[in-house]
Amino acid sequence: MNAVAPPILLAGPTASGKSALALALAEALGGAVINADSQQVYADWRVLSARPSAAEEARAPHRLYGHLPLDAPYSVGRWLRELAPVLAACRSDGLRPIITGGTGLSFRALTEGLHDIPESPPEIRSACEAALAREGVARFAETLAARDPATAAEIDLANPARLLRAAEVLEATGRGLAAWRATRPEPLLPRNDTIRLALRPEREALYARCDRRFDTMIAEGALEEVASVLARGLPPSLPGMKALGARELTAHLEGRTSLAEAAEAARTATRQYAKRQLTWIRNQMTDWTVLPGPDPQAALEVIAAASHGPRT
RNA sequence: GCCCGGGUAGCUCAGUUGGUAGAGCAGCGGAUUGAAAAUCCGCGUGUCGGUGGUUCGAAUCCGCCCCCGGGCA
Repeated sequence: MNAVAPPILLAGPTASGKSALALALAEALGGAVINADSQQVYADWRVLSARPSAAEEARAPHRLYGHLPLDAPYSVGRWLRELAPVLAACRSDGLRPIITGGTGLSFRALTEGLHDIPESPPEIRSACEAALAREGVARFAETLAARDPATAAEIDLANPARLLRAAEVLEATGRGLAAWRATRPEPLLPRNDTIRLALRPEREALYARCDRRFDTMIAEGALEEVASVLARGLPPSLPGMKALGARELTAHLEGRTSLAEAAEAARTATRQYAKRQLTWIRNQMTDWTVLPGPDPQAALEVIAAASHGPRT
């Protein structure tokens, strides 16, 4: 029997060259490059999210890139729901999925499953945000712990993002997050049905690439891109407004900093993000095959070996 | 040349009446299951410009020297 070639998951920090590698793999293997990045889904961020160019997209099928307006709500859950039909289509079209991105959480949710919690209405989220802003983290956490001790015991009570999520789920569904998480979810793509590659470049070289990457973005019109987004007057709390450099370039466009200061701050933010990604890869992706660099030949060898031998 | 002001962590700066120093940022380590390019937690990394003196004890007081601003000539 001819087993279906397993989908390839390609993770790596920002500016590690993973997009180019994914494209090379897609060309070599007859695959489709599928986005697993939270910012590259937005149409408005071509430069700032370093999305593949039209020329690159012409070389192999690309999915889930730049297909959403900036004010679209987005989340790991939405990504998985979008991904399911994409994977099904790849299967029927004989395209090998090459899922690439820098978001560790997305890959974890993909291979470990995500609980089927209904989306919370935006009113509930904003009400929770208002309550948190009003009460402060400590009191908000106390309130949550009183209403939902099981969840409070599981989450980081000093982390406002976690508190908001817990409160929002409780409010919207009447069940605590811990209760929702009690059952084991079915993964869309079980880990053992995939080939998992993680780029883990050397730190100094990666930081240098981060710095260069931002300078290239400026040269390619990042400032103009941010200016046209600003003109739309979107709330900065939208997930799509979190692209690295957006806040810093906004500060410059609003006259609060020089361009040089904004660029330096954006480069720093990019390096800090790359560092967090390296931390995730190092400590969370322990069963992934580590690649030191985006060399297609080396990656293809790993894939060939994994595709034939027993998969673990 | 003279008069001010300054020289303390990688950077910007605190430092009480003398008891060998601490914040923010940067950096490093970690967490991470629907905002994740988000969010949070932990860690101080130092010839206190140099040198001589006073003192039990000097970043702190005194002398001299060096460096950086500003002003006057």
